[in-house]
This record gives sequence, structure tokens and C-alpha cells, in this order.
Amino acid sequence: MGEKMISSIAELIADRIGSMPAGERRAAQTLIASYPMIGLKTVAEFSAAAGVSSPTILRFVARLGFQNYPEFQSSLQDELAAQLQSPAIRTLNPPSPGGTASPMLEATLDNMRETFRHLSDRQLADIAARLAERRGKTFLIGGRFTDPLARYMAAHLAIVQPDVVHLAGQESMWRDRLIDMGKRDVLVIFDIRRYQDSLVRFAEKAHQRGVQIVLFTDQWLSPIARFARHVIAGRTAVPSAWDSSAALFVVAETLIGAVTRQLDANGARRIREMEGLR
Amino acid sequence: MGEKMISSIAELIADRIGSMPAGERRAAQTLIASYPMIGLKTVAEFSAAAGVSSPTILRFVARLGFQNYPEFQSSLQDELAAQLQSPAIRTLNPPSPGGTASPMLEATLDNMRETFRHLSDRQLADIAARLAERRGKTFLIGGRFTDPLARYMAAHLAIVQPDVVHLAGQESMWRDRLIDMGKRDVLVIFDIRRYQDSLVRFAEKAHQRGVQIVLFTDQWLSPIARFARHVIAGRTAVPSAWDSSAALFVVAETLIGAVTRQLDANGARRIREMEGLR
DNA sequence: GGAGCGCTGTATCGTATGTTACGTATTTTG
DNA sequence: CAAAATACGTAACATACGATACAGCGCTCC
Repeated sequence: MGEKMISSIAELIADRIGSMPAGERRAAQTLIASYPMIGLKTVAEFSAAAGVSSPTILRFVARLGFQNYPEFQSSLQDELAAQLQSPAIRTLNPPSPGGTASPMLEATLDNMRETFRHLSDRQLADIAARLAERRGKTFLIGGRFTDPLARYMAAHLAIVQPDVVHLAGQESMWRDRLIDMGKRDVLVIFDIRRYQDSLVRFAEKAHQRGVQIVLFTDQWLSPIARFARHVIAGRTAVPSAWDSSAALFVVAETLIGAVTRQLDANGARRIREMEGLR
Repeated sequence: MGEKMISSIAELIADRIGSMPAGERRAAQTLIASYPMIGLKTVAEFSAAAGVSSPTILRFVARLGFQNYPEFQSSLQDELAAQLQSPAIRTLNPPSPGGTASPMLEATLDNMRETFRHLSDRQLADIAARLAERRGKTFLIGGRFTDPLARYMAAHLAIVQPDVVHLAGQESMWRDRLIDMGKRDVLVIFDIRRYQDSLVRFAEKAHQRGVQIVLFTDQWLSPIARFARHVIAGRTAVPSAWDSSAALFVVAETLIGAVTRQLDANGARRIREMEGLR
């Protein structure tokens, strides 16, 4: 060993700022002062802010070990992205005061907050409205591990409105159902990585038929996003061998609730009728 | 007033995404999914990530009211800078006093914390150990709305170990499976109110045959609790017409993770083998 | 079923941006 | 104090990036 652990560019700078000439040191200090925003701007702006010339900025990033300025910027962006994605780390991780030991639970709660943070009320309302308006049918389908979510949602929706179909079983089974689908219909798809080819193909064909697609996926977006009218990107990372679908589950429940509320007038009566039939 | 307060680009997008053509909507969704990092990259990268062409990205930012792409990027950077300076104010979403927007989400998060508060690590570990030891078979079954949870758990467990059976379909189908069950087996049941008679009867018979029962239920406890070896009581109350199974879902995921970890030595090899078979 | 409109991608263009060469200033060393 | 080495900025350069013109296509509305 003997090598220092350098995990961020800020540390890298702190490590080498001692052996820098005056101009580059000014660049370093300027960057640290409003880290890392200045580094994301152009060389010209950076140099102006630091009160040095452009080449000095370039020599500065070269000294840090980067081949060129864009490479340096990419590094900064990656660092930022990592920070933004894990809110737990950002707060310097106070491991939940009075509480839960399980890191699994903590991660799951974070995932949910983060998922909803990227999900506007407006978008949820739009989707709920689309699901509630009874023009065509509603189809639901999921991948290997997410199919239960489709099932769960279908089970609830089918109670408050007719024409809700969960596509299950053999691929050949539901592929043939395409023929029943048209532009008045909605297809709800659950697909997290590894994204399933069969689902992608299915989504594409449905899209070609004019079906509106609502996609539940992870933050890396299934390729189906290309065809989707609405995309819900849930966080899935947890300290486990598996990805977590819990955030998507909660979004699904939220939607179920919203749709039910919208259908209240008709839906309530429908539910009562159903009760009577049991 | 009458004019909406738009304080972030994310809100701006949420506000206008409804009136965007398909291509630009894909751009919007891609940006929201990993907000705001993609927007800081070049038009080419952005367009590639969204699966559209460069002009579509430019039309997208134009529709948001920006004169050109650099101006759009500057806005994103300013927003980021403001966020980084005051980590407390993390308003990406409609501000909604007191934190997250949806009361539904708040209730769900509370439910989870509460559920885990009443659930000792010890108990979870015991259940995981019982599920991991391969003496007999593992059966899973659920009620009308909770069957998808059983399915979800079965789908995962079946990968790390053999002899995992999800009991589905007609009642008559799985009732007959009782004959295969013995005291070396485990039966995982999901049952929240209204508790289903058929499930209760099934649990009772299984119990008589010496099957160990793990019960996922709500805080009022299904009658099956009488026969269960382990009871997991999840909170289900949310501001909706429906009960929420989200807390139980998270417990299920936690258990899946724990079992997988325990089986690591064997399980990992098994997973690899399975990958090979696909 | 046909005409019109709007959306989208391809190809081209201009330019802002990063990069490099070179000359001058400043510091360092014998 | 002189001479060399290093650092820095000015100016010219090349590339890659954003912007635009245009044509093809699908969709909607008569």
C-alpha cells in the first residue's frame, strides 16, 4: 500500500494543491470554493471566475491526471450523480435515531422517498385519470418477478371497473391477445432489469396498434420507455442479492387509491353490488 | 394569482408534459428519471439516452421556454447549486408543506416503521432460518388481494432453493395438496381482512398435519394466527378505500434477502447454474 | 378516403469551445 | 548578478457541439 485512498476530486485537489504553481492554485481554490459547480461550466467561465487564463485551467486539470477537460467534467458529474442518488449517504448517515436496525428497511424507505420525489402529483393524477376513464380496456402484465405486482393491481382495479385484464401464463397466450387491443386501450407493464425481451417485443407491437402504455420500471428505464406514454421510474437498490420492487408497489397502491377515488360515484355502487353477489 | 408557481424545471416539465408530442415526452421522462444529470450532458448524449434525435431534444428545451440549450443547462446548474447549498430544502416536487407530497406515501412509510418496530430482528432471523433449512417443502398461498405477495415471494425463493410451491388457482386444486404436506414442511400464508374462510380452513387442516405455518396478516390478526408458528403483523391503514399491503411486502422482501444470504454458499451456485440454463 | 397539418429524423451549417504553439514575464540557481 | 528554467497569457487552430433547413411520415379532420 502506501497509496492514499482518493475517492473524490476534491480530495485529489487537496492532496496536490501544495505542489501547484500560483495560477493553478487559484484555479483549485476557486473550484473548491463553490464545489463542484464551477467545474461544470466552460473553461472560459472557469478561468474568468478564477482570474486566470484558459490554458491555466487546462494545465490544472491535466495536473490532476485528466486527459482533457471533458473527461474532468464527466468525473465531476459522476460524483454528483452518486451523491444525488443515495440520500442516505448525503446526510452523513445518522443511522436512524431511535430505531430500526435493518439497513434493508432504511434503504427501502429511502427508495420510496426518492421515487416519489421524482414523481409529480400531476403525473400520478394524469395516469389515474387515464385509467379511470372507461373508454377501452385495461391490460396489465409484468416480468418474471414483477408479474405479481401486475396481478395485485389488476385484482384491485377489476373490482372498481369492468374490462380489466391481467395477462398471464405462457407468452403465446398473451401475445395473441394483441388482436383485441386498440387505441382506446391502456396497457400497464412492469419491467425492471434485466428487462425481458418478450415484454419489449410485446410492448412494441401493442404500441404499434396504438395502445397507450403505462410503464413501471427502475431508474435505468426499460427499453419499453421508448413506447410508453407514461413512465414511472422506481428506485430498486437495496442491500440484498435482489432488487426491491417495494417502491413500485407503493406507487401502484397509490394509483389504485387514486383511480378508486375518481370512480367514486360509480365505483362505490359497483363495489356494493359486488358485495351483494358474494 | 391564478398563475402556478413554477420554481424548478422539474415542475415546469410536470406541468407541460401533458401537452407534449411523443418524442419530446420521452425526452422529458428520461430527464425526470435521472434528474437532472442527463440534462447536464451534451445534446447528443441526452438524445441517445432518450432514444430520440438531437433536434427533438432541442425542441423539447425550446418548449420549456429556453432560448437555447446552454441556457437550459445553466438553469439546471443554478438549481443544483441552490440545492447543494441548502441540503435541507430538497424541493424537487411540489413543495407540499412538511415534506413529501402524498399523504398516502406518508401513511405507508409510517406503517412500515411501525410494522418493523413490532418485529424483532430475532423473529425475522428465526423465520429466515426456518425457510432456509432444507428439510421439507415450502408452500405459499395468499388471499384475494394478497396472493400476489405469495407469488412474489415464491418466485424468489424458488430460485435459491428447490421444493418451493405456490398454491394457486381453484380452491379445490390446492386443498388436495394437503396430502403432500407434513411436519417437515412450511406453509407461508398471507391473509388480511376480510379474512377468507377458505384460507382459515386450509390453515387449520395443514396445522393438524403438523405443518409449520408462517402467517403474514394485519394488525388485527387473522384467525389463522391461532395455528401459526410465526405471525407477522403489518400495518395496513392508509387514506384510501383499500388497505395497504406495502408493509407486508417489505417484510417479505426482507425475508427473501435474509434467506438468500443464509443459503449463500449453495444458493449462489444454484443461481449461477440457473443463469446457465436460460 | 383524401387533403392538410404537425411531428420527427437526416443532413448540413456556423460557431463556441477546448486545445496547442509560441513569446514574454517571473522566478530560481550557480 | 547573470543565465536558465519554469510559469503564464495571447493568439491562432481544429474539433465537436448546438442549431437549422428540409423532407418523409403518420395522424387527424373533413
